[in-house]
Amino acid sequence: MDRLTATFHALADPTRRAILARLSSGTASVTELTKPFAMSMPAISKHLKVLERAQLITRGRDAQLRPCNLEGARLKEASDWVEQYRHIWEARFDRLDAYLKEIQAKPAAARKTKKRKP
Amino acid sequence: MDRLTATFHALADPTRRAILARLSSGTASVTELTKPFAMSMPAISKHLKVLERAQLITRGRDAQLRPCNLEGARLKEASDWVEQYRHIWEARFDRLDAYLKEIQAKPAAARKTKKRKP
DNA sequence: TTTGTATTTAACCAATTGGTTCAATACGTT
DNA sequence: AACGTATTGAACCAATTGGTTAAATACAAA
Repeated sequence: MDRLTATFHALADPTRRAILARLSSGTASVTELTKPFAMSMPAISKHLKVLERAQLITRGRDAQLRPCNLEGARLKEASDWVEQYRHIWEARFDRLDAYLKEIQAKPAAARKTKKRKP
Repeated sequence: MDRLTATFHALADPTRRAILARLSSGTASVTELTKPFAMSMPAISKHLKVLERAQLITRGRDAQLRPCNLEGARLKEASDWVEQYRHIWEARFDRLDAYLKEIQAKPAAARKTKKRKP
């Protein structure tokens, strides 16, 4: 599985996104991460493994605890990929903008030339 | 499935991402979209259904053709979500920047106060 | 009306997912 | 050494995924 696929796959789950949200305010143990969810600890452990495989988090050691940390690199890659398409979601406004400029600049008669098959 | 989950799930596949890339340069039929892939048309049709359910594409009608169009709205949502974490992938440089400023501003002796348990 | 082209649906398959429970491991404390 | 806490692993399950092939549908052209 390539990196972008692994990243998007890891992000395609609300539990995992909530875990990342929690980690954005600092390190947390598996137990801490489990608390907000109506879910067993092994279930969270599996989600963490997915996030770790995708390199969205790293894990340390502190006695029995396995503290999790958010990593930015893969999020940046995802951001860069999506940004490629920025012109797509801005195009709508570009076209609207162009239209507004057009009706402001030209008199009504001039605009009639736009009709199809005149 | 919530919208962000549907979006990221749809993006978590290289074939579907390639389809979006193709559509970013304009409308295409299912047959056109199938050509670049070593994959049957029904397989592509399924991918398109996933993309359509996620509202990443819309589809029209032109005789027997079902032309596909890229839609920006959900990509923007994904972008907005990821941008929340921008400070995470920029933090590394922030800290490096802070460190560089520090060693530039302070003499070596002053920095020694940073030692643990002095 | 037949034929050809574009696309979807149906039925199937192996692999993966997201959850469970119970057992095993790892470590600190008593 | 025994106990308690934190975490992972193993075995299991139902649902979903990503692909296949073959059949059905929709429309245009002859």
